[in-house]
Amino acid sequence: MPELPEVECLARAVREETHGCRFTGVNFLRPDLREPMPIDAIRSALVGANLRSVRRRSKYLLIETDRGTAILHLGMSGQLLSMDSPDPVKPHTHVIFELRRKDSSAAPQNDGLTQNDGLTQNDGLAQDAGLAQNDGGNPKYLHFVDPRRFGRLTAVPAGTDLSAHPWLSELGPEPLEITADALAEHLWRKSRGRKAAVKPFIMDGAVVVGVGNIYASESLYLAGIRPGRAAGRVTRQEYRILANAIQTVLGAAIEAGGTSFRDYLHSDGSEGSYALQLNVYGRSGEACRKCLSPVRETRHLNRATYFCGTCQK
DNA sequence: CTTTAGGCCTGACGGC
DNA sequence: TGCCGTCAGGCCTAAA
Repeated sequence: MPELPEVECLARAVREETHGCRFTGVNFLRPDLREPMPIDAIRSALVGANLRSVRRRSKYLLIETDRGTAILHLGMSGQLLSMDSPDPVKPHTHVIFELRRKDSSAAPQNDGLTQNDGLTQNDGLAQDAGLAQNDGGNPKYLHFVDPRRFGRLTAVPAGTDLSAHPWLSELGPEPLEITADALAEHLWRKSRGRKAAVKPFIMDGAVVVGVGNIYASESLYLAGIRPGRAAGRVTRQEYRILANAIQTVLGAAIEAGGTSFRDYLHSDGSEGSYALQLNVYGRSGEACRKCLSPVRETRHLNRATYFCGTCQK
C-alpha cells in the first residue's frame, strides 16, 4: 500500500519515464473512483499539453503541464503502471494516459481520444495507436489500476493556486522538507491539550503529512514512545526524538526505493521486496529486535498498532 | 474546537 | 471444496 515513500519513488520514476513528453490522450474506462472524475477538466489540463513537472504533495502525485495540473491519489490499492499497450492489460484498469515525445509530429487531437462518455473501453486509444505508426513516435501509456477504487483523480487549469485546492489546502507540513527541530516544535505545539493518542495524532494529515499506519508504528518504536500515550502528554524533548525518528524512517524507506513500488514500471506489476526492515509492524508476538520481548498489538481508531511494551514508554 | 464511528471498495485469508 | 465473515487502510463526512 503506497505511503509517502512509495509515492515519492513513484513521482521520481514517472518524472524520468515521461521527461520531454506531452499528453496525447486520456482514456477513461469508468467514470468514477472514490468519486466521479471530472473527465473534461482532466482532458483539458492534459491532452495536447507538454509535461512540465511531476511532483508529490503528501501522498498526492501532481502532474503539471502547460495547460494545468492533474492531481492523483493511489488510495490503498492503486498503481500507475507504464505499459506499451493502449488497451487495459490488468483488471481494474480505470484510466489510461497516452504520452509521446515532444518532437513527435503526430496530430495530437484525435477525436477518438476526446470522447466524453468516459465509458467506451478500447476504440479511442486503439485508433490513436494506429497513428503512432505513421509518425514514428513511440507512445507511452500510463495505466491507473486500482482494484479497491479508493484512489482519486482530478485536474485544475494552469494558474490555479494548488495550495488552495480542497484536497491539498488542509494538509500539514512535509516532514522531510523542514528540519527535525522545526518538525518537533510543530508537533509539540499542535499537540498541546490533545487527549488523542500520539499514534493517530501523527497520522493526522492536518498535523503532518505522509505518516501512514506502517510508518507511524515504526517511528514511535524508534523513538521509544508508546503509541497509546496522549499526544498532549508527550514532552517537547520526546517530540524532538520522534521528529528525528519520522525523518529517519521515511528517509530510509525512500532510499530503499519504497517498499513495494520499486517495480511499478514493470508491466507485470510484480512487487519489489520490502526494502524497509520493519521493526514492529505486522510482527505481533514476535521478538522485539532490541530486547526480545514479544511485540504487542493494539488498535487505535480501528487501525492496527504495533509496539514493544518494554522499549517504548 | 477535538474526537470518533462509519462508509467507501475488493482481494486475500481463515474458519467451518 | 467452497462459502462467508473479517480484515486491510487513506480520506471523507456526519455526529457526538
